[in-house]
Amino acid sequence: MSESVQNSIQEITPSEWELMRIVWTKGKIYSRELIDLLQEKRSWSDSTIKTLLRRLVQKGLLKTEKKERRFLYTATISETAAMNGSAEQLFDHLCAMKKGATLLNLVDHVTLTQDDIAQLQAALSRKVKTAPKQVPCDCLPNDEQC
Amino acid sequence: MSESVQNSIQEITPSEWELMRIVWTKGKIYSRELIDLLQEKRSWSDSTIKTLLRRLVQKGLLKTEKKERRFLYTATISETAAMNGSAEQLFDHLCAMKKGATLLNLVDHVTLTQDDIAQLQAALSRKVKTAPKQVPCDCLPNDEQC
DNA sequence: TCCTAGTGTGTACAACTGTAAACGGAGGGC
DNA sequence: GCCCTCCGTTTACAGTTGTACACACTAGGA
Repeated sequence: MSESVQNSIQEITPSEWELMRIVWTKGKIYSRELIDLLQEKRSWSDSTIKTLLRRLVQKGLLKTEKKERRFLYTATISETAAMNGSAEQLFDHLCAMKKGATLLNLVDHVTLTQDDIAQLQAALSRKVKTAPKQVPCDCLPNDEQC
Repeated sequence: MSESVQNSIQEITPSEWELMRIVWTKGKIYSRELIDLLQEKRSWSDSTIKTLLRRLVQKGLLKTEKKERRFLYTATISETAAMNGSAEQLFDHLCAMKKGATLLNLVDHVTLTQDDIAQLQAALSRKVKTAPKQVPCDCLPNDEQC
């Protein structure tokens, strides 16, 4: 079901997200088109974007396919996997006790569709059956609570 | 003049999270105690931790108070603010259309208490009244959808 | 055939991160 | 008074990220 992650994907930097999102949306794309699209949002030089592309290939997040003179770039992981992986990575840094509060803040601030909300509600109903009364803080090596 | 909190907090690196969590939990702490606590989880040298402390002070995430020979370190932002800020920063990188799915994945994977779930459910019920049918993708400069 | 425009590669360089050794000043024990 | 220990400061160094210039190669037009 939910595309959970095989524990920590490559770290994706903010600039890299911008390229990746375009690649994911287009599926396959030539560097030229990507550069043009990106330059409508960011004033990065061609060079900068080419460097970022190269690094993403090195990192294994993009792969290339030679078409005549040029390369077609495609992502090697799905957008969903990347999003879930990054979100989980972030949550790994948070105090276990306070993850709920952070989630609540996100729910308050993110724009959600009717359908998103319905799915979240369903998930919560399922989850409530086995949810604990409380979750201990895991910030310190001993069991001191915060 | 303090406290002009700009919309995004200082970036906190993974290593820095580890120190910050201890500081938040203890409120005020001497470097010695912090180092001892941290070394029960990470095998970092004293030096490494002292460097991280110094950088956190430079970044303005920690402040110091001189007590005799030593410094007491305290956080300048609340843990909640840091968590919410970081989570929001991450979500800023995601396709607007798919934020809901990412949230759903988190809800599925994070351990939540009964109370967390109740609060989330309340927030969702509130939100459903004004939620849109759909949220458009914002990955590309034109309105092409993914 | 030769130049040109388009695409990828090499190189650069400053800032930030992870990691840590070495140094310097001060208070406490001898 | 002297040295040791504790704690903060300096310095170091490799790897990553942001940003970009310059170069090399090739297909197609002049």
